[in-house]
Amino acid sequence: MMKEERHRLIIEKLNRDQRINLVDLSQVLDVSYDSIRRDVIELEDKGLLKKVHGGAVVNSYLSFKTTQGLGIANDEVILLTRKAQKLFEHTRIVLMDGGTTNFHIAEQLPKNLEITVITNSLPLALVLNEHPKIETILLGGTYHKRYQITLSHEIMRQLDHLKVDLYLMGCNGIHPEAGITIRNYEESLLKQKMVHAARRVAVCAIEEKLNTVESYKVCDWNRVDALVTSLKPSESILKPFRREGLEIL
Amino acid sequence: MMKEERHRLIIEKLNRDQRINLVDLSQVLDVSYDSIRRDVIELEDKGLLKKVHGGAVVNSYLSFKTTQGLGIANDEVILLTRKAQKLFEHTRIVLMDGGTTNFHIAEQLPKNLEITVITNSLPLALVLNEHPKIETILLGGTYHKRYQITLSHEIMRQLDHLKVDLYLMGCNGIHPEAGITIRNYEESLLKQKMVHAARRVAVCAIEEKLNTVESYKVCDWNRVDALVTSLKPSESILKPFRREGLEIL
DNA sequence: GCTATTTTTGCATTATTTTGCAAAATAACC
DNA sequence: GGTTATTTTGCAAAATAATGCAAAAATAGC
Repeated sequence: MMKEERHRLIIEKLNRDQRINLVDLSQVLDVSYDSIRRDVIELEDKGLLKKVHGGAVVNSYLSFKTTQGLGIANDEVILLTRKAQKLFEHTRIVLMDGGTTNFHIAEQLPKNLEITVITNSLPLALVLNEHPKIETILLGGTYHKRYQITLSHEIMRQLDHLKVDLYLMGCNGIHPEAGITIRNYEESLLKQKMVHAARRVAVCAIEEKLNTVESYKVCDWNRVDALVTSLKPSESILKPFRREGLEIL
Repeated sequence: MMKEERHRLIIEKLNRDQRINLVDLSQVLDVSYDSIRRDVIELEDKGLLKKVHGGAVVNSYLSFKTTQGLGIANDEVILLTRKAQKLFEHTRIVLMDGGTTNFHIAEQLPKNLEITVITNSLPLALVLNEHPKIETILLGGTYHKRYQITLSHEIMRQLDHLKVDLYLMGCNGIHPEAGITIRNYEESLLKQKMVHAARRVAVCAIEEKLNTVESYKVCDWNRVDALVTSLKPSESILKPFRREGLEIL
């Protein structure tokens, strides 16, 4: 039996049973325990399952409430959020603005993480209800119903006196030459302020945003420290983004 | 049975029953007491439950949302919200703070009403999504997970320079002599500022709050212009509240 | 077709994790 | 205070994981 065929069968069984056992699998598929184990390692690298002692479980085994608010996170977003967790190491105060990607990253944060999150996104603030140890600070201002964020000049001024460890920026357009762009003018100004207020800036984006350009520019790549996508950093589509000082996850 | 599978079952049972007993669990899942105990310790580390002597209970914040939410308006509240609509006549800018009563009043506002609502309540801001002509301004600050409102000194200062047509105050205690009282100190200060910032102040309360007193005082009746309840203004229970300058609806 | 190279596989060995048990310490209960 | 239940701790057995290695299989190049 070929490797790819096994992989397919493993994923199928996993989706049926929510979990698999390596010993059983090696008997059913009639290959050695080691082969199955290596299969599972490969599948985990692809983000298709989670390996545990004795077997493997589906990816979102212990993440329940993923369905509320801004819709269900698909496999791509799950993969991205998992990578994004690394950004929170050695970090105390994080600035996060709106967008579904940031929402899902916040949703998937470890329940016992002790940080302060500053945000202008209402859904994001609400989802952090589920994280008892995260202190949430909501930026005030005019509430934008469509994007469910607040915007105000007041905030822009307050950000002048703020310094945070990390800014997780949501955005619409990501382009090697054009930099980070967005659809709303007011928001672009706010994001510029947020970039200024942060020691590190990370952009998290799904694949479809790569190589797109929107109307209003936020900043160039020299202001960004990390780019997080669901792709492998070595993928050719990411090649144009590689440059000094930008970490690609 | 694998560890992760037990973890899932434990969480599932916990969400059903709100609490679990370690001895029962070890029998149901057919593993030793020690294993269950270690499972529960791990789950607590992840912040997914709270360990107590002999078992575990759901994490307080996690349970809050499911059990309490902001609920559905019952008949009494519907009656109250209908009366409260009258307050919005000849009014352009309204200050509304948290609480279920205010939430339901906002929810029931006419869809074509053109006003500006200033609030520190996240659920209230979100429910106004359904009112296209209402402009919402959200007050920023530290987000209080339990009450789902923001609190901050910054806001207190900003309120000094603000003048609104109407302040719809939510509260816990309503008493003819003790005045308006509330459970949280910080919130009481904020409410005092809001009273100052308003040309008119209205208190909306369900019957069970009448004649109760809480820890922190907001203001006396001389600062309040209208009291809205679900009762008829002529009801005897409302008699002690009648006074010069207070309209009872 | 044949050889060289790479990939895959199975096995043995050595770590690591998980599990259940029992004794001692601690907390709850009457 | 005494009793019971629960938690903690250390430990050893069992299960599983990781690693290195060599044989087998697949692939590519000629």
